Amino acid sequence: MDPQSIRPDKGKQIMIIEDQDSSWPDKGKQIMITKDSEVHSPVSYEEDWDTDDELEMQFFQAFDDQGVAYEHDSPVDCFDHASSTGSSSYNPNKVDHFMSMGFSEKMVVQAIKENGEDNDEAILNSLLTYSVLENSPGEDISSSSKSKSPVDINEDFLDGFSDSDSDCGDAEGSGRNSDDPKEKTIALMVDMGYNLEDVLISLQRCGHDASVEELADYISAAEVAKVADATEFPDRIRTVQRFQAEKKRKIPQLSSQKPKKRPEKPLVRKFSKQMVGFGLPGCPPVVSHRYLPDEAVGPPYFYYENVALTPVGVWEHISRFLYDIQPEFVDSIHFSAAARKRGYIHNLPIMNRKPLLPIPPKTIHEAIPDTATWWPSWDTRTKLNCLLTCIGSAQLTERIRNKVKSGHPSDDDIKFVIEQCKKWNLVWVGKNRVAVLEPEDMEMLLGFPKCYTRGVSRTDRYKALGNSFQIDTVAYHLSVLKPMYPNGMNVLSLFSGIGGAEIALHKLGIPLNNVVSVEISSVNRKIVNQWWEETEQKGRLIHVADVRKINNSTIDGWIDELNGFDLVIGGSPCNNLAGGNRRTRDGLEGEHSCLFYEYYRILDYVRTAMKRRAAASCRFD
DNA sequence: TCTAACATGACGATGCTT
DNA sequence: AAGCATCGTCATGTTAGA
Repeated sequence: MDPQSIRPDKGKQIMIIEDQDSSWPDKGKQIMITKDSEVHSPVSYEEDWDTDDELEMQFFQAFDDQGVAYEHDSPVDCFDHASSTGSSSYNPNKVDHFMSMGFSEKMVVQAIKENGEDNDEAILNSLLTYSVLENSPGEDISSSSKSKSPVDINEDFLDGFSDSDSDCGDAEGSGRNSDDPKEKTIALMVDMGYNLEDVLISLQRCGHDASVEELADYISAAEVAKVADATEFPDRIRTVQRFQAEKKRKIPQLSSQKPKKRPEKPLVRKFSKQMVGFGLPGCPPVVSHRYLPDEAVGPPYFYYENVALTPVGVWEHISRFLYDIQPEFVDSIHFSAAARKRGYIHNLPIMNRKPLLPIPPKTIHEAIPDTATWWPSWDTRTKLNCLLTCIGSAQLTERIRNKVKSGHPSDDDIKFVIEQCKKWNLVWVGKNRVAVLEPEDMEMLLGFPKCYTRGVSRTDRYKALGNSFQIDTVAYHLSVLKPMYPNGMNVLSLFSGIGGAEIALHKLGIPLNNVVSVEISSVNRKIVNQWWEETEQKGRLIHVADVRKINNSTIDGWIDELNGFDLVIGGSPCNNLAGGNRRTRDGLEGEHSCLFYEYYRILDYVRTAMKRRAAASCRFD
């Protein structure tokens, strides 16, 4: 494929990753790399795809059925509870509410003091900011409002940053005072919900110096192995072998022409009618265990997203590239007042997920209360349809007004109005008057902070938001990372858009240590950049414009400089997959949607490179 | 007055659910 | 078999700024 033909703004020279031999910018700076460079194509791939045997995850099946006991928590019981002592001068319920989200009483009182008791959103934003500051040694909550240059802040932070996950015994909520790292690790993992016996066995197998992350992976792997019975296990081996063999075959296709069409497997899209994925907050899990091929187990974790309703065969194809992992199809209607049917392929643990708090409104009237006054009884909608990138026309709303202004619309008129309202997500904003959603409404429905996209054109806001994650949905899936990475994460965010992944992690209270954000739209990069500064992030943000310019040496450079990635996350363009596209719904080989292969290419190289690095490190030791 | 950015409105097919 | 939803594209018109 011709790289220049892929992007709509071809011809424009935007931001391109800098030359390979140039040094990485200093720690603590927000890096906007704008230097032009040559297109590194075709991308060279490693010849040897064999995984390192030493690093293959060893499964064991020594657990009995009581070995792992995961209970699904109620939505209210989110994260670690700090002891609730109440506050002398503020509403105890309010203080408890925010403490139940895992913030300390000191933080909560400070946040209420700064914002007043009534502004929950502002309080929450302050608390999240404090959480970031708290990860920066020497920072005092009370000084959070003082503006500090990004450079200073980040240098402070990175100087004090420990790259040892074993240090996470200091994590909030663990409540242990032992100085023994092993005991700290055990205590933390038990706090995380792991069975003590599992933790002890995993320590024995992984070594007493193993990090929490390694132990968690080991237990997850054991869990997989435990469930695999004698008849299914050979199938799993065959699946992995097939994938490895197929991978060797298919890679050359990426650097030449379009991948060859092969007969697809039978439908993998076994989503329930309700699209609840592996389970919803407050409900018993639909799926409590699943198989992951050895190659897909463990960090760096990955999370891939795209529209659920693709042309037939697309998800089967995507799944085959992403380690044969079955997609999890979820409609965000269960997290929000608006639908958003999406498929997610990831290798995250699926037990002990926690929803973001506060739980967002789930009906139109709760989400946009002003509309209730004007809502006619014959419009029975309680939920909105998917938030798209474009909006209904003013002519249409005027036409609707004319049809209903008499007060007694005919059945045909009602049918027309309902049809159009559903199609364009129109809401009643005045007497006999409908209107499109405001960008602020969309931000709220998608879980973004209010006015998050303010500052760019209205059209760009709709487009950016229509292309974004639903934060509560994604955060629910990512929430399992919170106890695993108390010291923060390094994130490779591909097709970042307006930073939905970053917002989700931030809202979960997971510090963002280093974020490489790859996004072609300068408008979107600007939005993420503004948020990064406004929330006083302590980590490093690296912007890259074009995902196709990232080659293996670029990735190696990041892995060396940033000490690897913990998460590779992104949703590749859906333009050629989405049902709304009447002209170029060409599937995964479409002009934009073919960038999925870039996600796969980069993810696979990151995982391979990090395994190689870990193996080298082991040999060195 | 010119240009670029922005806004508007017309344009069905596909595939799942009922 | 009918109903329904769908991270969209593009030509053209309008507006803002130099």
